Amino acid sequence: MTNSAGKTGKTRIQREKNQQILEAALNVFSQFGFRGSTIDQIAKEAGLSKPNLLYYFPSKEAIHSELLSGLMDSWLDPMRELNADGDPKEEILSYVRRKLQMSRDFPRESRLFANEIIQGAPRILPAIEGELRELVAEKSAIIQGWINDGRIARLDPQHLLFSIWSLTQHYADFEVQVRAIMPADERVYPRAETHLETLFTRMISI
Amino acid sequence: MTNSAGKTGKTRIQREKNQQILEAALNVFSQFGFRGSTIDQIAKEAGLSKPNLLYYFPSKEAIHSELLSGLMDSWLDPMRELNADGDPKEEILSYVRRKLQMSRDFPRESRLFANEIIQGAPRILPAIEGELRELVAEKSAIIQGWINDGRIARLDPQHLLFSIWSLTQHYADFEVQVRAIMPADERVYPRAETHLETLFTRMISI
DNA sequence: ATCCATTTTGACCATTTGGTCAGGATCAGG
DNA sequence: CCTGATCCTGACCAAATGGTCAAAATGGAT
Repeated sequence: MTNSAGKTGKTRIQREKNQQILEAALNVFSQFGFRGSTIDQIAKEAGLSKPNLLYYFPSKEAIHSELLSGLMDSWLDPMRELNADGDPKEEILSYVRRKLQMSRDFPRESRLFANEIIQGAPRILPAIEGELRELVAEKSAIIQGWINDGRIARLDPQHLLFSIWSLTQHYADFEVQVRAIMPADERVYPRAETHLETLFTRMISI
Repeated sequence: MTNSAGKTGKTRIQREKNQQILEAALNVFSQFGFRGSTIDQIAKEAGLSKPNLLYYFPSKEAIHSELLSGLMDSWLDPMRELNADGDPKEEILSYVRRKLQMSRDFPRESRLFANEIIQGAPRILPAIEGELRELVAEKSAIIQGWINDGRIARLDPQHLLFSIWSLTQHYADFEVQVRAIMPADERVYPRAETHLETLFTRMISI
């Protein structure tokens, strides 16, 4: 995860501690949500005293918002790559694979977002209504174009995108449930990938 | 939502207040999670003083756990109805429709579960590893049977079930996001239903 | 080794939070 | 309309929480 934040600061110590704090905050916030998390908890997880942590960030709010905004960009990257000029099937399947990889490699980040959105997205609604909405409009148009050209089957482009998010993020957000149901030794992600490839292939094939 | 809880208690007032409290707690817990919610907040939402609320429930924990356990059963009902003797396609699509209806009619309940699971399911892991796991095993076997009989296309039954949960619950859990992206006047659920019918029809058709 | 900026800490504070309790208000049956 | 059971409240408490501050400790360039 490109942590655009946490790299700021001029001194060595500033960079290190900043990083530690954001890492710890990600652990805590992604599990308990903003209101359910405490500064003490984050400080402890980061190996700092509370006043020391507050030397680097002015408030709990500031840490959370730094995390979220630092994340917003890289979160949308997989969708940005969806290319109108590529092969429709390969474009869509690649997007699904990239998104599933993110769930596998950055589940905490996924849960941070999930928490935020379940709580009504108080801090990122503007970004959703702006940036994301626009991106969805753009990519939906591309997909609609493929449909009109008869290159993939008829479907609702917006809901197709929702489905991609839903299916891939599920493996991160509901990780505990998935693991509790699957046999303990089973490697979840390889099967998930095969499953989703099958699903979307059948969905878009003419 | 069958609120098996909240109907207990002998006096009229007990039944009423119990109901009010659980209703209010559902609002609060589903939005902020267990740790992010406060008794005061629930009491206020229920129109009671805090000590008065604590007259009916001994602790915050008790309210939460009553809500969750009261919900667990009705939450699994749609899956229980999946019947080995029915028509495979109709059985699966009916399940999807029932589940989507639940998202539409009981989004708070869905978010309550989502919150709980994201947080590592500390209070319901036993139920997941027991009841739910067993139910999944049973229904997976049915689906595998249909595959073996050549009545639906080859697929991973467990991941098919995950996909059904994921896709339907998404509309409740990420409601804010969906609404922020869709045109304001658009009726989300009718299109969602059509979309999911299409998706699962293509997925299972031979 | 010195010196200034950076970093860290303990002590502190106001508010919030989960929860208790004794006594007063209200209800429902006789 | 009396009475015991049920219900409700204000006052209270200890712990947790978000945050401040002055002073001590440390880092690093010279």
